[in-house]
Formats: sequence, structure tokens, C-alpha cells
Amino acid sequence: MERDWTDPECPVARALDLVGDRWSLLVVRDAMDGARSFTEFQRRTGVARNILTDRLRRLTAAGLLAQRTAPSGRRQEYVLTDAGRDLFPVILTLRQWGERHAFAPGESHSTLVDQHGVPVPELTPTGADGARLDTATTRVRKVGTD
Amino acid sequence: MERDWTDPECPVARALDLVGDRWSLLVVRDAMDGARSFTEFQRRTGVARNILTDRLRRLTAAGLLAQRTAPSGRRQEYVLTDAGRDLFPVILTLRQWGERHAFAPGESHSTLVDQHGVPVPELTPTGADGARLDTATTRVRKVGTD
DNA sequence: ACATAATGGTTTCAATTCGCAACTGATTGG
DNA sequence: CCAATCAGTTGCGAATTGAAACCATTATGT
Repeated sequence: MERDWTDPECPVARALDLVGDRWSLLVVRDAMDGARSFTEFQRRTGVARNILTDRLRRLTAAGLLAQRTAPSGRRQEYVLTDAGRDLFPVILTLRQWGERHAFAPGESHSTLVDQHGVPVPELTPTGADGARLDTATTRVRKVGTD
Repeated sequence: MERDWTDPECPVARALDLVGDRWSLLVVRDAMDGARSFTEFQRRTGVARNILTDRLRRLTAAGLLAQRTAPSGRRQEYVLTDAGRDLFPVILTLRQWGERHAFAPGESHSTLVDQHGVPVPELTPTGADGARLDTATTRVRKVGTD
């Protein structure tokens, strides 16, 4: 029952082993936007049903989704766990990157807004001192390397 | 030559169509950490070489990597474009999610640090008013829906 | 200079995964 | 009761993956 990680000590790689595929992340996206049922996920993502079955199972096994009885009686539903909801920053940065780089100028797309309908501001990495961080100003410290 | 998007008006889906697979994102991760050559990418990620060939081509076609002549003479190298470097927040949030949820308590992993060796702080989504945002306080506004 | 190793792929082939459609069996809804 | 919807499962051909072998160029060591 031991998982065989692609790169066991890299958190990026581990995260990708759990959710690093298109359908998994689209399911998470839709779960964040209120989808709960098999059919709803299927309609929103357009994924093949057998693949959806597989992804829901995986996400549940990974602890990102939980299956519980729907409030309205006897059917089951899938809801995000805390760990699943915690992917919010990942989905958000993907969305913002997509807005910046995956649309032609002037091409329209959906937007994430807060309760008042105000667009969510860009999420920018900053250091402890408030300075903006990027690939040039950071590096990976490997385990056991001080 | 038209791309056939999974969900054309969703920036998340478009982003995933471009980089939503394990190897692409691991290549980007390593490019951010200084990898430039085919062999270097292969060694760091452990991906099969034919797959790496494919991913480097795709990432280049998508405008995330560019192929240019290495400073040291005649060999070619792959470098991140601006769009590629701009994935930094995505990789960072994936990393931070992984650190929080993909390791057992006490299990060690690599860390991202700034120039001075200080760990990079958590990236948290906030609204225009500075309040923390999550799935409960945001929603997707679809195109053409005011 | 010459042998050896490393680089940057391509090719081959088996195994896995994907996507589509049809089918099943429960569960509402009228 | 009948029809529609839900939540999958099954079967199958097509596409993708992964491992290994092969190959033509560069470097490197002596």
C-alpha cells in the first residue's frame, strides 16, 4: 500500500503525483465552484465517465474529496476536504497564469470574483521583507543540504 | 493549426491544456532551478527520453521554453521564456500545498529559500480589502454573465 | 591524433491509459 | 406505473507511455 513517488523529497513532485493531471484538477476546480454529483462533474468537465470514476476514486483515496450522504436523503455526494479546499491557491495561480498567457488580446474568458463581484487581485510571491520573489531570487534547498 | 481547448473560456482549463501534466510541470520546475540541457532535464526528472523530447517540443511550441545556442559554443539549450518564468507562482503554490499535505509529520523534504537562505513564506490569496480569500468567498463569473 | 565517453536525440515495441458508446441497476418525478 | 435521471460498469479501438536499444555528433583524456 506504499505509494511510489516520482521524486519523494520534492513537494512539487509529490503534489503532482496526487493531482498532476488535467482531469483531477478540473474536478477540483468544479468542486470549488459547487459541483457535488457524478453527473454534475461529468457535465462540467466533459471527461469520459470511466475516467471520472477513476479520478473521483483517486482524489478520494488521496484525501482531497470525501464521499458523504447528501443532505437530501439517500444519494451520495463528493465534497472537498480541508486538503482539497487548500488547493485554492494552486487553482487560482493557474487561473491567473491562464488569463495572462493563454488568451489572445481581447479574447474573453471567465473571471474569479469575490462576494461583491470584485475581481480577485493577482497573487504575487513575496519574501519575508515584502520584496517580490521569482526564479532569479529563490532556489531549492535540498534535504540534508544546509 | 487551431488548438482545440478542453474548455475554451476557462483560464484554468486552458492553462491545464498547456502545462497540465506531470512531466511538463516537472520540466518547468527544473528549468526554474537551473536545468538547461536535454540530459540535465532527463536526469533530474527521470522521465523517459522520448517523452522528454515530446514535452520539450510542446513547451517550446506553447512559448514557455525557447531553444537557443548555449553561450559555450555550439550546443543548444532550453531556457524559460517570460511566460515560462511566470509559472513561478503556480509551482510555488503546488510546492507549498505539497509541503502541507503530501508529507507525513516529521518527514523531511526540500524547501524553497530566498537569496539569504530564508524560507519563502506561504502565498495566501487576499481580496482587494486585504481579507483572505478561499472557495467560500469567491465564485467564477462566466463570460457574458454580469 | 585517437580512443572513449557523453550529448541529444530517434526508433521500436509492449503495456498502460484514454475516450467513446452501450449497458445496468437503482432512484426520483409526474 | 412509467419515464427520466443518476451513478456508475463494461467492452473495445485508439492514443499515450515507458523501457531499452540504436545512432550521429560533440567533447574529453592520454
